[in-house]
Amino acid sequence: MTSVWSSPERPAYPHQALAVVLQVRAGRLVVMLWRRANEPFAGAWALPGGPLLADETLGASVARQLASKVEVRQLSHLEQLETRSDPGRDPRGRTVATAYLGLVPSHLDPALPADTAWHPTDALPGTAFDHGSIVGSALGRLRAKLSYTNVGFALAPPSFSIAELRDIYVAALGYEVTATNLQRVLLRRGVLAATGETAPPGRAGGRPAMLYRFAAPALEVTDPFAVLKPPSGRGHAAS
Amino acid sequence: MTSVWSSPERPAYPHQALAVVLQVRAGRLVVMLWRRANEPFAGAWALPGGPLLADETLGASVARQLASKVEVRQLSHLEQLETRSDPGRDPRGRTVATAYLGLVPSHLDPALPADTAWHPTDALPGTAFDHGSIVGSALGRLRAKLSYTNVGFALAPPSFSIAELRDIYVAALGYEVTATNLQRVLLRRGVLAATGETAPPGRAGGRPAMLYRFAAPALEVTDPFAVLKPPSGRGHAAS
DNA sequence: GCAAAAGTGTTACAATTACACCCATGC
DNA sequence: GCATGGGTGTAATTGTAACACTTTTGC
Repeated sequence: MTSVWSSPERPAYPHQALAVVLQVRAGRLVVMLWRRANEPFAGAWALPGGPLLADETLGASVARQLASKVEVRQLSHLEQLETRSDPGRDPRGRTVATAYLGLVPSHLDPALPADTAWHPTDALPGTAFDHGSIVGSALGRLRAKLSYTNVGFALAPPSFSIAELRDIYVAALGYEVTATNLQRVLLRRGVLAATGETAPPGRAGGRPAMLYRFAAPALEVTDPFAVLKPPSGRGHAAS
Repeated sequence: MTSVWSSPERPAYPHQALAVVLQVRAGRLVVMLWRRANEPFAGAWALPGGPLLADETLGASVARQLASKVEVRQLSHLEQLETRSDPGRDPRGRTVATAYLGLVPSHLDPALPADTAWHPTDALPGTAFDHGSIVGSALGRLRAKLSYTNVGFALAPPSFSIAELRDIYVAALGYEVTATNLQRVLLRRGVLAATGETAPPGRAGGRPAMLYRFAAPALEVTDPFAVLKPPSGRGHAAS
């Protein structure tokens, strides 16, 4: 076989890179969507994204597409999610789309184009194509990883009190988490480190909160095996 | 925009579906590879796969490609892994490839074409393209899912003793697991169910083994939150 | 009876949740 | 001082690893 380029046996397809960019704002988990002006799905909200160009990887493509929405420097994490290939997913013709999950720390407020806005993930507007279900996949991925990795670093500001971090986790997970237990779990695993600084109390008083930061600036798996762990190599201590 | 088909702004690419088909045979985790006859990578071993056709999904494409290697009915599980898009991954020209993880139960021995064979995952031969690293991703995915889902069903025969299941887990995980603990964990979670049958002991004697089966025939998440579980809704019982 | 293999009982350990209590600050 | 918010101590619970022991068979 001399060429891999398009032929009846090897058709080619435009490929899109899509981004599900999530952030916690005002205690809610929100997703970045832009409003389509044209058909199909005119007026519906869609994920940012666009065509994969000839000499870029999908990761680079997503970053490039997002550059028109947010500064890429503001993205604290980007990972591949999944690839959608339903021939009917775009009524104009076949496209294949690979979705990425992007996270923005809660202290940033990127300027967005006029047609782009944040939407709460628990009350999505009408979405174009299969983008609503892609957002659902992204939420599942984020929630799972909050439990066994340190992804929280990507949603949190550089320095924070446990109460602030708790609010972020509650918004992202969608259920209550107590500050006490969150602190224990993350400190025990070495995911958090104290900065030595404290935050001044609010106008109602109260003890000043210690400030923490995430110990590692990139994704790590902190709880690799929930069960069926490798053997410890020693018996438990005899009495 | 009137067309999404190929244009300088919307280039199109041949898209491949690849399969990492894993099975436990003779106590080892093996992967199905075929030997390339032609350049590039002539003589190297590659993952089964081929072009995505015009009106099929990636999942259907993988199943179709695999049909020439194994009966698709023998695949007990198939899930999407990841998509590789490095422009240089194929020296002949750009292709995008989406890899799937496929599992075959250990009691089946599909007839394979002459150029296709099983290879132990802990001693891979020289592989073509980025296929070696894709196999690595697949192993990571399988090992993680053995811990928090019931994927084991896809590697095991319909009915088995705990000792047989233990051998499968050991081969797949790459470290020792005791039959006792495996049984406890899986029974507690309701992943296993007793069939009521027993297996006759070997020629050396021994107590007959009870036979079990997996309670659900499809993938389920059995341990969704290792930590940061949702609140129980009640305090612990007061004395 | 003895060896072999399977399964159960029990203990030890680890991690986490829940909750009471103490600490530090503003007013 | 007192309310408020933050943090620590501690008990209860759960789940799992480790290992001894019993059960059931072939020879």
